[in-house]
Amino acid sequence: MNLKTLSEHLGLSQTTVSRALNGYPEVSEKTRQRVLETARKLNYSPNARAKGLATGKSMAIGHVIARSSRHEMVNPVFGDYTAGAGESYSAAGYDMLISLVDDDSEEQLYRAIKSKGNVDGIIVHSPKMQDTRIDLLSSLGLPFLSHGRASNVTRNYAWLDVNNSRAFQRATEFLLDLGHRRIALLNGLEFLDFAHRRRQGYVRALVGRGLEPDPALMRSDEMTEIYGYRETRAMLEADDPPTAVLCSSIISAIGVRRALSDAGLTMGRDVSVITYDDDLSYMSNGQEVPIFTATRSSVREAGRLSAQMLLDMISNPGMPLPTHLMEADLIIGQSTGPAPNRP
Amino acid sequence: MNLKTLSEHLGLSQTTVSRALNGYPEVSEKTRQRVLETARKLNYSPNARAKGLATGKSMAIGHVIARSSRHEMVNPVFGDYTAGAGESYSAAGYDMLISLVDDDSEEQLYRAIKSKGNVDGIIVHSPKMQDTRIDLLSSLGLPFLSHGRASNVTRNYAWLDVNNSRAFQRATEFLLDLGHRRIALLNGLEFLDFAHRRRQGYVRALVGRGLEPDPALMRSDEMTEIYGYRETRAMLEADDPPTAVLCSSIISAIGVRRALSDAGLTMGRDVSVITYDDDLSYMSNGQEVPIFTATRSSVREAGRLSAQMLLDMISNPGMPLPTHLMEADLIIGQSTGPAPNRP
DNA sequence: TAATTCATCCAAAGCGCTTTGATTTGACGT
DNA sequence: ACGTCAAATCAAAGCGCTTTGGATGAATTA
Repeated sequence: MNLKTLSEHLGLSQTTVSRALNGYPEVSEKTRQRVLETARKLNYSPNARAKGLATGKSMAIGHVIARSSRHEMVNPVFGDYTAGAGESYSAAGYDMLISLVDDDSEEQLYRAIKSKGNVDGIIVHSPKMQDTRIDLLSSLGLPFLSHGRASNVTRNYAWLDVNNSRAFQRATEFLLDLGHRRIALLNGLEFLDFAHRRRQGYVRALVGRGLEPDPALMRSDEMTEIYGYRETRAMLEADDPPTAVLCSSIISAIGVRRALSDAGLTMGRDVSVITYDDDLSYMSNGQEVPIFTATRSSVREAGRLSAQMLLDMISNPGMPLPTHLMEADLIIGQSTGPAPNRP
Repeated sequence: MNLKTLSEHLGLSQTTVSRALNGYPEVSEKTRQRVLETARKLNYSPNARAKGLATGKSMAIGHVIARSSRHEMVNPVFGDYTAGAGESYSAAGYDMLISLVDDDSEEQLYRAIKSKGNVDGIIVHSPKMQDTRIDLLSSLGLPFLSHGRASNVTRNYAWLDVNNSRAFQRATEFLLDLGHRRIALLNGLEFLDFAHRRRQGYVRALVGRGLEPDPALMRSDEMTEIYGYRETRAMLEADDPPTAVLCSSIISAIGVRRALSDAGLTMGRDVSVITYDDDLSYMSNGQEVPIFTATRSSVREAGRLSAQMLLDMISNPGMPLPTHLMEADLIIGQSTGPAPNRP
């Protein structure tokens, strides 16, 4: 069923039918109703490719997932972020187009995306500190929004981010207030901007209290469960172990908890733990009382918001580039307590 | 940069340039090289919409994520499955188009997808026992493959599934062999086909040993961490608590472990646990020795395979509909041991 | 030399839609 | 009765590509 046969059915021209369907005023209300009804009856919906070709829009937003050979992990946050973004998209009649790409051919992909024209905009994920994609996309003139900032990029661009440094500074200060002095940081990969900022916040809090950050207590890797386990275990076995751990992901925090439990230690009494909590739907941090004391910010909400911002950019091209900084809540759970007195 | 300007640059017709780019033989090798080179130099890549309109293909596969108002959870498996499928797609030059939809308007969406024509095929996720989507899609004539079977659907359709009943039967028998008689089942939502089959396997094993399944030990819900915690805790507090738990997801198994630990019980000694393990990249089940004894099947591999199967269907439309049953490995970890002697 | 083949290349139609620039129709004022 | 104007409709061009059905020479054959 296409426009031509539909309009023949109706005894109208394609022009009129098209206008009736798209809500133009130059068509009488009576015929509009008639068109809408038969369109529904015949299960007509316009061919997206043809429509896109004619209008120059494709009603889809691209998400590029860079896959490096070294880092095989799928970001556990991906699902919730996608669900959030998808809500905004589907409300606006947009689809989400995902392409996987090896990270060495990423630049080429963006150029291709631009000229293939199958998306109207792009979300940039997990920016690095100096992320070349931002300059590239700016120069391509394809609307984009970055989920996370890139510290060393000076030009203007649209972004949505969480105040990661503030969150980690507050969390660290909270532990310091509880008397902790040996505070470990289990960070994500620090060439990623968010991890860099978290570390900054952590260091700032320590230095603010006259403490020297100890490299032996600062770890950085992909935020898996195993990572939390392995590094916690290693630090507990070393000299002068930490009395508190600041962790970049609830997934890793679960590994931390396992390591503590294996070592016969009680979380919240012997060792305190604070984790960043993305509020993942399948991994909610306890019920009434949170398990982990945490800096919490919903990544699903971030998805919803960032998608909406990008859609707004696309529909109002003249506007200044939007930015949005979300603050993470510091929520108190059962995993923190006063620093134990060392023997 | 479009075909027209490119061909003007080259002093050739659009026909010849198009043929050169698409590898047709009616063009001399010399001009083909010249075309390819200038195309690269000028960063030309064909407009996907126009190409799609001309060829009738869109080089994209649709994934429909049904969102019900009741079940807010994002399937934690989604990311890894997507990554696997994405590998197959990107190798074949396909994109993945995701649309979120309220599950009450799902049927309408499939019709729209068909006539909008922006995908060449569809992956059906999480089929229910009697899944109407399969009949609908068959009648629409849009190639599709179901990730998971639908028990009560009799017609032929393409699917890839894990032998869930076999996996859970084996796991249950393994526990029975260890002397366990009170074995709890923490299942997923049982209107979903995979969960139904798992339960079948569990029941079959019990009945095979002359045991009566106890409804008090069989739970079913979304497979969150909290779910594992809550139900384990409840069962431990009830009369005649289980000595073993069979769990449908490693996420929930972590909740089970937490509940055991809260109750002062040791996993693997006081209570045994077996979990289904999707081999999620951020949640690998231990290193050398697995934490949990598990029935393991990689969902990422399932994604890769199912995408490949669908692509094959699309390129060879005549072939019989492919099906593939993956067997889960039963891997022994530290979470199982002989049934304790009750006081 | 003329006829035939073959390798290259090209003009134009067509994919299904939107949109521009008419054209038709009917109501209205004079 | 006639011209005017707004409302309603339409024909055709154009979006950027593929593909059909030639056209053009050069090389080969008779």
